[in-house]
Amino acid sequence: MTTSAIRSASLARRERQKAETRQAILDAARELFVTEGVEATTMRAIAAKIGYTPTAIYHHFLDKEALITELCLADFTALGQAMYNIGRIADPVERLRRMGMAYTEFAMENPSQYRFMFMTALDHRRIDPSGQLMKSPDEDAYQFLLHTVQEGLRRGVYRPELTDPVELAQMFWGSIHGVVALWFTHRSDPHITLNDPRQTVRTMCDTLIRGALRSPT
Amino acid sequence: MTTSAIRSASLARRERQKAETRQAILDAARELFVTEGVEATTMRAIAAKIGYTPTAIYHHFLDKEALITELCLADFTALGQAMYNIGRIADPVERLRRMGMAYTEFAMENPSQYRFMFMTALDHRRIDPSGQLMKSPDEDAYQFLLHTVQEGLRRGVYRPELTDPVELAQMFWGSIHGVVALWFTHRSDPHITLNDPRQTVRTMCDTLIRGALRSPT
DNA sequence: GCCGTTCACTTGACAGTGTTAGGTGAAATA
DNA sequence: TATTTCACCTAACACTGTCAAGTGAACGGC
Repeated sequence: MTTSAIRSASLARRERQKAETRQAILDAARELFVTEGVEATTMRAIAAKIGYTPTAIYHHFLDKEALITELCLADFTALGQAMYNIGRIADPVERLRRMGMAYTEFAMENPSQYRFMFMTALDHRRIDPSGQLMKSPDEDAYQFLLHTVQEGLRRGVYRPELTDPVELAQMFWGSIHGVVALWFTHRSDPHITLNDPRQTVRTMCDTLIRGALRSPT
Repeated sequence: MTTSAIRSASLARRERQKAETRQAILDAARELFVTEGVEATTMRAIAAKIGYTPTAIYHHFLDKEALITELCLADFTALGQAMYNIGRIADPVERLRRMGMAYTEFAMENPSQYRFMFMTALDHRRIDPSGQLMKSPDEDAYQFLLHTVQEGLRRGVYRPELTDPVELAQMFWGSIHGVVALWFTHRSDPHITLNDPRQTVRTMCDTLIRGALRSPT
């Protein structure tokens, strides 16, 4: 082994170890965020879980919000992938329906992730300071939704009053998000009875699409 | 003046004074919650605003959450009243549409109130430990929505597939809530363009109702 | 093989939070 | 006048996120 080879090898090992503890922090944080809630988990708890001192975390992440943000970003791309995997369906309306159900499924399967993805106001400049990330449809679920709606518009399947793709996407996403979010915040409210979101979202998508189509089937 | 009359008079004054500082606390808290956000306003800040010590607040409220809860309850009845004032409209479908717009207007006019009414998971047992409050439709917006939906069902205006009033109410409320909530959390997200919720909710209500009616107009 | 450097990590602290036990003093009662 | 009440304060507690100043093992150059 040449000296330069040794140097690069040891450097690489050091970086690998650093990356490992960084990942350990992320894993510990994720589990605690999910089980205890984001607000309730402290930096000290995360550190204790992996046998480090709280300050060690600050060598890998700027602060607590940066830690949250990093996990959040990973979830965004995961959701984006789940959406994109539906892309094979040719009919843009049927695809929309399937996207709605997949989105709901994701939310119900990962409630605490969903909470801090869509139910807390994050500083979006910190998630993506450059404004360059998440531009391709295979990662950005919103862009994919927009494309699907636009495809329907181009084919003229929607009623003539509905011409704005942003409005249509906002309606569709918003309505599903609302049923899911209401479930999360009010499921334990004794005054309010709510059905399983999967069922309600299905009916709502059907109703909304029927109301949006030029010629309802 | 008899001694008992004097006693009751002074007692009354003392209670009135106590009620006044209690209200002062509520007013200060409300303003700070609205301007600074609930999380960001401290007990010390509330106390300082009215010239008291933080601990004084604890003689009037159990803790910070009780303070939040009390303000929240007042807003719930305010929203309930706003909903109930629409009650004159005979057609249950048109009434539903108007309720949706009034609800959206309330949310946009009182964003921070709306936030902690519907976008944070409150401990509902603390809001109403007895489970007796907010049962009359003139105060409980949800009950009023349910009644309106049921009236439509009774008249047979909805499609035969739609038979569950809870599901129908959940669809309607959830969809509006979603558009509003998404606006609040993602309005400053550079990746996502959203229209004004008032406009989108109007279109969405029309679309949803059209899709739900047996014979669309 | 020694020596200086690097750097992942720790120690110990700071300012701030919600909250509480114990005290103070003015008003109300007797 | 003496006693009690009670709205409010003083001083502290345990906890949070965060940081300046170290420590010590692994590294690179000689």
